[in-house]
Amino acid sequence: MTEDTAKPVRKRQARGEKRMAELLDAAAEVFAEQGFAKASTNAIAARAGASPGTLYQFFKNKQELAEALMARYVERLEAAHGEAFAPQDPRLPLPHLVDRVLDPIIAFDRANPGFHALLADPGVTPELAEAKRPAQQLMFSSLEAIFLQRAPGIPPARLALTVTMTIHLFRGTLPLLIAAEEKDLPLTTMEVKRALIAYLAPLIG
Amino acid sequence: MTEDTAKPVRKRQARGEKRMAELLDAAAEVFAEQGFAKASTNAIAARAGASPGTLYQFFKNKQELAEALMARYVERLEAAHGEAFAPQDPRLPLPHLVDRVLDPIIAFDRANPGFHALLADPGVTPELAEAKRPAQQLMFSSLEAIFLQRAPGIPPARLALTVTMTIHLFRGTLPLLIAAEEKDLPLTTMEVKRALIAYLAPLIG
DNA sequence: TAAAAATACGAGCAACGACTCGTATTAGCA
DNA sequence: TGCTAATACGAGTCGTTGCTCGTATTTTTA
Repeated sequence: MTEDTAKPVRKRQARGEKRMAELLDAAAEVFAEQGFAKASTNAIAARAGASPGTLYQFFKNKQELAEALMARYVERLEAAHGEAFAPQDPRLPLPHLVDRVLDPIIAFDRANPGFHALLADPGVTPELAEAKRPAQQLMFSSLEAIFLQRAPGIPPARLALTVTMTIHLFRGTLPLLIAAEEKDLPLTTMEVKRALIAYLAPLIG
Repeated sequence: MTEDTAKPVRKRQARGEKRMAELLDAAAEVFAEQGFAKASTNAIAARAGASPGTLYQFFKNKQELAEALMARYVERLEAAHGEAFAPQDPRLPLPHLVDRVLDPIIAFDRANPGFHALLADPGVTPELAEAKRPAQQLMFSSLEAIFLQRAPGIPPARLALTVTMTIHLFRGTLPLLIAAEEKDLPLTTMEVKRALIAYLAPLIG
């Protein structure tokens, strides 16, 4: 009854790690440009300077490639937000709080257009939807903690609704933030913050 | 120098109009379920109870099918909003204005999930992007007119930014509004309106 | 009623894309 | 230095899909 099919335990070499990173970079680019469905794995491999066979040496299929990419984004997101989402002084004025949380997120999304492309892509299989969950979970619970800290008496349902709405409001403006020229960014950013502050002020102002 | 390649001038029969409508209905369903890229024209034809050949009798290719669907949505949108976007009494309280404009839009988007699916689809060719323009233009100019009426002295750049931001904020919440159960809809709707009112009050309150 | 035009069918083609597999090269390790 | 495993290649397979075309049926028109 021993499980022989357990795990082949491949030892990855440094070369392999590097190739994987190159393939993920290429995938991020092509997904951002064409969307998940239209992006071809052959094109991704070519963009990474690799052959199709090499791609499939590291990723079982196209889904897993996207999942791995998403997982890498989540890691980076956690690193980038670690401080921003850390416990704040509850008396920090709302505008300052919004600055502190939003600025790193905006910077991240502008630096990683593939992230939003993958997150927003609707033509996505259940498996990839699953892969997106950690990213969404991360944002949700981080916001939840901050809101709860500033409005301890808030009913759970109201809290959840507020968090969800905040995330969706922000996500709606993301295409603007991503597409903005560098020179227009401050104005656009300010306007997004204004909207969120106006919405949140009654609850956690 | 006569243009012989002008137009074949096919006379469409009532039967043909009906078939086109059926094909567009089917396309709306399949696009909504699978997204533009993954939806196969054969599947759309089959869903409409027609053969591939019949589909291509009425639509030159997949793009044109999507464009025709989008055009039909724009017509319906204009019909549905005609009154909502018509000139309002400038002294109408902002919450009432928001009710009047948003309620038909929300109803429309819930009744036509294919519309948002197509509008939000990122894996879309330039031609389809072109087809989306009238819909976006319609919303933009309608909102612009209303805002201008209520805040006549507003600078053009500020007006444009406000309109764009309003549209994107709302669009971000659309997935929530579309996915909401009937019983949750009033609460979600109220929250969306609260957000927009809070954002707009300083300018056109 | 007969010719013409519009509608309908569906087998099948050509292109493309995800993925495989036999083989060659490189790196770790005894 | 030899052995094993990891990495690399890319031509090729197989399924899918957008679309065509020869043909058959229904409707309009003269």
